[in-house]
Amino acid sequence: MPELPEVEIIRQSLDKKIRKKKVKKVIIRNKNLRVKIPNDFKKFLEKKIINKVSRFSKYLIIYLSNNKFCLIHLGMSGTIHLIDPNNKKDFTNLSFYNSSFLPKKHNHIEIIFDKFKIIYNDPRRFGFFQMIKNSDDLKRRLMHLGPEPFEDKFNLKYFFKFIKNKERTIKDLLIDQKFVSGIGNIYASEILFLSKINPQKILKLLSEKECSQIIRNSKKVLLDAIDKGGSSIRDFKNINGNKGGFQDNFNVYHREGKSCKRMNCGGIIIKKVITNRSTFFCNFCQN
DNA sequence: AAGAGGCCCTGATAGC
DNA sequence: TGCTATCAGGGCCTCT
Repeated sequence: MPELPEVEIIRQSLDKKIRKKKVKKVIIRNKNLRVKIPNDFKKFLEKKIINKVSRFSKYLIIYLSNNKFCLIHLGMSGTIHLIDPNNKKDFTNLSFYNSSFLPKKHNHIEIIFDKFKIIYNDPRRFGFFQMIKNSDDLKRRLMHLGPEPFEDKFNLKYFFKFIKNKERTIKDLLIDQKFVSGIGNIYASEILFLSKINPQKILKLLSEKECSQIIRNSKKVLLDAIDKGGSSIRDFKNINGNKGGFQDNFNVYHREGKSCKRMNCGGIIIKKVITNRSTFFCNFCQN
């Protein structure tokens, strides 16, 4: 499910809910995730107070009161559910569902607080929960990731270093987390549409102007998506109050065969597999 | 050494 | 209706 905007939406609501709260109990229902949940994970979290819920790229970082961290990645299908019998009003975004909508299968972890609990569900098991023992380890763990699009470091000079003499396509580079982190398959297509660049364009052929466009639109698309509460493609049917999904704003993603939304363009949206991922673009204004 | 491709896993949907 | 094939928002590993 989640690219940077979706993870940020989850972070915001999770932080609001569990900050300064004490973990009462942890139940491991199924330890098989991308990284197997270690035996001492229960002990790692129990009795600790959550200082805050932070995020880098698509990773959630839970700061614990003992200066350790819990690093969470949702993979493709990880979701976090709030079960709070006393407060139905909290079920207002992507990550939180009324308890009656909680899937019966694939619950992996339950984290129980005093008055509510959260459940991690992940059918495809590409997500993970990891214990990080100090900030140096955290830094090391995330070291391989490039800057987020919002950072000053993500500028023209940085961009040029990655495209010089390179034969890869721009689409492939945009979803490469070592280059820039947080952009996934949906937003890569959307960013290139706004930039009027064909996703198959070879890196070494990109002009300075085109690179600037991509830098600017990377920020724009992700910020707009956060503003709209993220995107949910395969819309989970029974989410309360999940309006304003960014999926309604998609210009190209999942719009194969439809007409281009750009004023007076007249082009048709094409779907093409680029390095094993579906990519969408206009056959007219993105050439 | 860059870049393509496969693999981890389950479920929803498309197509016959 | 019921089967099978394909595809899914991520990331990592291997092979050439």
